[in-house]
Amino acid sequence: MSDPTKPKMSASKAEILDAAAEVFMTLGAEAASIDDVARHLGATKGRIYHHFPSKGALLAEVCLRAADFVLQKVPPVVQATALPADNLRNMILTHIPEVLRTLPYHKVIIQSYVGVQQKSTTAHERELFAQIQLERKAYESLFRQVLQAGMDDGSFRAQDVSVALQSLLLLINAPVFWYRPRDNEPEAFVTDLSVQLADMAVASLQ
Amino acid sequence: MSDPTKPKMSASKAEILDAAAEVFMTLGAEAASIDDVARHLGATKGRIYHHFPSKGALLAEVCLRAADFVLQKVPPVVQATALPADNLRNMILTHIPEVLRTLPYHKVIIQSYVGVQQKSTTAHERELFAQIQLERKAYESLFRQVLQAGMDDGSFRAQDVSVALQSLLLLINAPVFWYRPRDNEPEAFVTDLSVQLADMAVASLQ
DNA sequence: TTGACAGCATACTCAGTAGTATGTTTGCCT
DNA sequence: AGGCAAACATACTACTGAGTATGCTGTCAA
Repeated sequence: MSDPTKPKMSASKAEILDAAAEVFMTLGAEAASIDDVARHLGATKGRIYHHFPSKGALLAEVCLRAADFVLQKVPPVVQATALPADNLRNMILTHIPEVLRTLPYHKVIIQSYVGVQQKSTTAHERELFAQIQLERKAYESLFRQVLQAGMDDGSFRAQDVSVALQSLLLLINAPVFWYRPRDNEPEAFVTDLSVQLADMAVASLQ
Repeated sequence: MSDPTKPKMSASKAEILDAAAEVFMTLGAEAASIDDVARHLGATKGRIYHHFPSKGALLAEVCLRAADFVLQKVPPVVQATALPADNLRNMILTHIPEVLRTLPYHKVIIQSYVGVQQKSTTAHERELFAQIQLERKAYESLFRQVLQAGMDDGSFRAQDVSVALQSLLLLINAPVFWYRPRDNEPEAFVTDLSVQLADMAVASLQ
């Protein structure tokens, strides 16, 4: 999918992205300042601007990484010979734990989901956001194909595919909105949660 | 529910709230400035600060109005004698058109849903946000009761109520994320959409 | 040893923004 | 008429925050 987009990111850059994701999640991407991120790193602005040309680019790379996380895990579990409902279940059972494992990143990308359009973007930032759009479309079409296959063979009820797709995608991302890791959390909590949501999702389509 | 909170808002104040909702929706609540809102009104800051003590209070009142819209329409359609599934269907069929009718307001309140916590809030702002929290809880418990009733009489499958509730609420608000009013939109589009989502929601619980 | 460059920190600039202080107009009551 | 608020506009202030210019330090190759 993206061979040239994996130029083995440096550890320092990854550390910055982790901090940015957490700070952007907590304060909001627009409200948070570069100094906030630097302070959370125990560093200063200089470190961040050495690796990223602008705040918009930093935000974009956080979102890009969020998309990459699920794109590396979910597509492999799809099997051409399997039943659509089974494929969908496996996709969801993979998607949700991976999303909750990298929660800050997805809380940030969901903020942009609301439709907030950047103000003054450079050409480089627009390029990054275009790539995010591409990866998001690729991920959506993965679910769209399974949905369509299920409607074709009658295992899913016939309905507007786009509406069903958007609703499904939001349903499986619902935990991003309310989930908060607890220290005394049962071992199998995330697994149980994933199963419950997979059940709901499949049932909503039948 | 809130008799003292309806001191018949002036038309000018409502106009400011409408403009603020649109600008906050487009640019993001934090990134948008008071001057942006004023410019969209064809006015200046003075007008806004005459009606609202601060930007945070303006944002809070936008969110409060968003909650009020659905709280005035949905609760009346609930009937104690009706079947839970029928009650839920009617609630969704009322919720979605009302939300899409007042879309900018709900796009703003969803931004705060992502968990963005305000930085420095005055006592007055905290009071407003507390009231929003109350109305949101009241609205949620409306759905929770219907959910619980359905599980009690066996018409809904037994499962974790909180998870099901949060998922349901996000499902019926899904159009807020992607809906965009079209000029050549079919007459019954919103109605059809509401029916489809109501079907999905009820099916996901059975 | 010495350059030379990556990887930061420090110390600025400057545009934008929340908030205030103070005019100015318009209706309205008497 | 006249006065008196409400409902704004104008013109500030003070400050935050993105971006830059430059300085410092280790490392590594020649």
